[in-house]
Amino acid sequence: MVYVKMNKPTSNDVARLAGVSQSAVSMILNNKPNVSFSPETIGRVYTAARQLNYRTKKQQKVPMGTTDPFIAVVSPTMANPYYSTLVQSIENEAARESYGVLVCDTYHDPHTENRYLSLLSTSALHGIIYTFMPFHWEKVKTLSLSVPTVVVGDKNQSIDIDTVELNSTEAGELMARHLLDLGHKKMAFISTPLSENNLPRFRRLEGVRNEVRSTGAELIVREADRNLVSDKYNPDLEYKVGYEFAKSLAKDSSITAYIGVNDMVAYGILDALEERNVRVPDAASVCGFDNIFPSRFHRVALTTIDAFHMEKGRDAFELLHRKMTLGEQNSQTSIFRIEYKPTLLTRESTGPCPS
DNA sequence: TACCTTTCATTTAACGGTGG
DNA sequence: CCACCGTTAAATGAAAGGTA
Repeated sequence: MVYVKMNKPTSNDVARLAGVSQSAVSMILNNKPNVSFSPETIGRVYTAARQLNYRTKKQQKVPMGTTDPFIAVVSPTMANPYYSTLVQSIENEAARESYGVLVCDTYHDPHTENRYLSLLSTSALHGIIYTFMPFHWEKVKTLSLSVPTVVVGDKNQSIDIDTVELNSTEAGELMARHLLDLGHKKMAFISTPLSENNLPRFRRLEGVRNEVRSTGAELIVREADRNLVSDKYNPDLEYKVGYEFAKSLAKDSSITAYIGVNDMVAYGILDALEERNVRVPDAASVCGFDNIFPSRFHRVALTTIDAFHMEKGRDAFELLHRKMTLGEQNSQTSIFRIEYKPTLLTRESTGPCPS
């Protein structure tokens, strides 16, 4: 009679599966800064640990309440419905497959992001979805070797991670084309800080510029000061940026169209214009990006670019789920990209240029 | 239960291969 | 040669198991 004992996995089992020594496993899983290991090795160890359901001693001491696996979603802010809606759609999909979801809000702050990235290096975690382009790209890439990873972001060729993306340049072009077709000759683009770290904002402006350039139209760009954003916990920052800039720009009645870098900024613009007695869309048109859910409400009725929240969330989780269940066999070699074509949603906030 | 044994985990120090 | 990556070996701890 042969007994197949279902022994609890030991660090030795992990070591054998990962093809390294036992002490290496211990050092890697306990984040020892002592010796250095290549990201590939670290990845193999984490993957092996996850496959065997191995827990380090510290993890054994604080057992997780449930045996359900969970994933993390890293998001820059929950104040903007774009992200909260996206996170919810991911949660819905995850729940369908019995995955728990842990949401990490970075407040657009590199330090907060870094703290979370450090927390997330644990073999107990089954996957990570970023709803934006993280600051600490190198760290994210390293982490992606040990944990399945998907990024919901902007088109970026240099990335070698699975992505779900929307072409922001195209979105900007689409929006500008819409306004030009309506006969607008002078328009303003209002944005929160445009940095290399926030590609979508940059690309939206770029798209607008591309389209305006060949025509005789004039484009005024207003960008919030980066220092102004130091108050990172301010939830209505985007709204305020739109509000303040539009309030001063409204003195110039020759500006007949305003583009907010996203819907939240556009809301601020709408309020400022109303305060200045500039009627929308008769005297000026306003539009945004993302199509967050309040934008369809009757009193707002904002013309915007659809961001496909539900679809992106669904696809992001599906990609992740595929990697998680497939194991690592193919995950290293194949990179998936899902791209959505931006779609213009014309509502009541835009109209023909007044004569 | 009290005591001893075994097993596994963690940590440190020192060693060795390898590629620029 | 040196920096990097990983190993071996050994000591210490901590928990689990066995037994009277």
